[in-house]
Amino acid sequence: MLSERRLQVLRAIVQDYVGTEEPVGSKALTERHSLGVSPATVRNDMAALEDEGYIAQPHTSAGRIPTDKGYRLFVDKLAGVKPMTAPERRAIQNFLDGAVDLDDVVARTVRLLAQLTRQVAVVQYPSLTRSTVRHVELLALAPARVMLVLITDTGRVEQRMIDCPAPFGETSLADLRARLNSRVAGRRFADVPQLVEDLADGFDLEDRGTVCTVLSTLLETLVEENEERLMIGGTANLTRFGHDFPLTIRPVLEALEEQVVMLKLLGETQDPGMTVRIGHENAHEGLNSTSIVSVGYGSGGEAVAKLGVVGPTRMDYPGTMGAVRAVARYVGQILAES
Amino acid sequence: MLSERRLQVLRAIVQDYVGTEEPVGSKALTERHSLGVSPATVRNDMAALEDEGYIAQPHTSAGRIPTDKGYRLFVDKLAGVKPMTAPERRAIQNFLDGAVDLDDVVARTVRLLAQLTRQVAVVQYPSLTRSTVRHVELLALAPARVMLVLITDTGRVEQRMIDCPAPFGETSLADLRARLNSRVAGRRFADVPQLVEDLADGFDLEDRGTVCTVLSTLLETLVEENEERLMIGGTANLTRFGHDFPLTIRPVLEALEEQVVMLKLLGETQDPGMTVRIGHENAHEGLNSTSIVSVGYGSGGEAVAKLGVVGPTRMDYPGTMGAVRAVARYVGQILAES
DNA sequence: TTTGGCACTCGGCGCATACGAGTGCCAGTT
DNA sequence: AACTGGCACTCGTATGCGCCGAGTGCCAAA
Repeated sequence: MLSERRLQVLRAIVQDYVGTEEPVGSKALTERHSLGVSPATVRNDMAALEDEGYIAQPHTSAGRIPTDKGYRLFVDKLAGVKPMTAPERRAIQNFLDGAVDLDDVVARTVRLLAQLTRQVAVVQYPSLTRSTVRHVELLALAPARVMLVLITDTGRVEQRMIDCPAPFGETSLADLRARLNSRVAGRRFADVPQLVEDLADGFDLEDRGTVCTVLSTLLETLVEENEERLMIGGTANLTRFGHDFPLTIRPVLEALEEQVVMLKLLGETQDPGMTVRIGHENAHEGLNSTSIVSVGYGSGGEAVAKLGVVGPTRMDYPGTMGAVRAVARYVGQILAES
Repeated sequence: MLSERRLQVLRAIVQDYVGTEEPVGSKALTERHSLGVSPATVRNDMAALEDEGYIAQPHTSAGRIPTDKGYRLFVDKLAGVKPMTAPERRAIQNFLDGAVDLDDVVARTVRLLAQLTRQVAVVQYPSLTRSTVRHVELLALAPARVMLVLITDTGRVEQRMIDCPAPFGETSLADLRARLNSRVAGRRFADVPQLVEDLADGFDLEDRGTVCTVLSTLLETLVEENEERLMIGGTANLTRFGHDFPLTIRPVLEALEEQVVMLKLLGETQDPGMTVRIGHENAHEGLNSTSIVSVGYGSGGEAVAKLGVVGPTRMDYPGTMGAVRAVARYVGQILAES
């Protein structure tokens, strides 16, 4: 177990390194933080911290920088979440309040997060399967062509074009629409498959083919992997990373463009609370020198999706966590209102 | 006027520079291209080309690189559009054919373009105002809350939530829906404002407020600046730019994130044909060292939106133009089918 | 356990030098 | 008049060297 002072030394190292982006030495530490001990003592502590794997030196005879393990300890034990100031909160609310629809909410959230944290922002659309059905609409666009529109209580709207196996009358369509809605409206999307299982039974033989097609399209739309969407922004902030660019930035951009990768990372933990994944804790190789701070958000008590930021492991964790948490709260409020 | 050989020299310089990314000298030129003259002669030609502003030297005693003006001449006079090979065409078609809805079409197009050209791809969603109304749907989600859904013949779906000034009965809603569709279905969105101008007149006084709200929301949705959307991908390709990175890449990423900027650039020319904007021809400062190749696409003869790529001025213009044109054609086909 | 002292390491910076690709010009050739 | 070979010159890049200083580890004393 590390002594109290050694933890303080680690905290000081993290703070300084995050601030200056340069390896921090024993002398500089004692000057900037009043630890009450001499550089020599700090050196001993640093040696111990290095033995334990919390810090490392990039080259012999350079200062120390925190390792992933060091950041982990810092986040878990040494740092809290820095709350937003009142003006910041007001700014967040004002900015989000102007949104006209869900796309707009998500787009604004991304911009906001990117600006607040000066990092790359990632916002997942409310998951269909974790939302509630507000309405299911069927529109006849042609005799044998129907559009299926799903509307969630979070304002998300998904549509699919369906080619029917046989022409489908307007009255049959109205019938199907009514029955469908009476079964699923107000229920959770996750339950829809069971709820509509035997729905086709009540229809004439000639319509049954079309009804089945509609239902299977509906179910396809709800398949977990297809229905997740996300928006990313603030990639220009990647250019603030280090000076060793191309090698660092390239894989990050590639990972960000692979929505599948990002969705998997966000979905790795069901815990709707704040999650911080540091460096190599991220399964994806390209993100080994980045940290991801994410949190669930939702209209009620329940999280319908996640949002977060991707930044260098050397980031201001308390500040970033504060911003992410605050934004998630306000987005939740906005969704509840709509 | 430049002699034929000097044009050939310019062409050779552009080709070599695009290939090697390094300033090209007189000796290397004569070796790689059989111009039939000695380096000394080429030097004279180069001096002339430099006087005319088509090429420049980054430093004294280095080779020449084309200027924006040089690329312009190359694109206009010296190079054609390189057609895609048959397998490439097949690959494009296969890849696009799998799309399930418009979002998917756009997303796939972006990926495809980025991959084909190894540059940043930009695809604009079909413009509402340049599309035709397929259907307008109104849904009562609550007594005084209506959702407006617009569906275009290109498969685009836009929705808006509307808070009504007064409760609005289901029959009134059906009435409004029917009248609205009978007026606008099959017509161009651009004409909708005139078509619905006096629609509120036929309604009871108590409903008229809501009808007006709905109509004004409808018109708002069609306002040019709000309705344009676009998708961007392949930003990881920016890392292949030069070695002078951070300074180059940063403003480009920033510009790309500002959808307004990109939309303005794409919209600058109404010409649905292929447009190439080279370096400083781009109004936006951050894109002064990039070229934008764009072209209109659409389901019929008419362009409903644009797509293109953003890359370094030092790009393979014939190949890029070929890819952009081919993709635009296939996207048009896909849209026409849906 | 802490502290001051001390020898040692090593990356970064500035400077001088060498190299070579490329140029411009000129005189001679076709 | 156009082209060519030769030649002196430029200048950016690469290389090697030495210095400086921040930082370390270790040790003996408090």
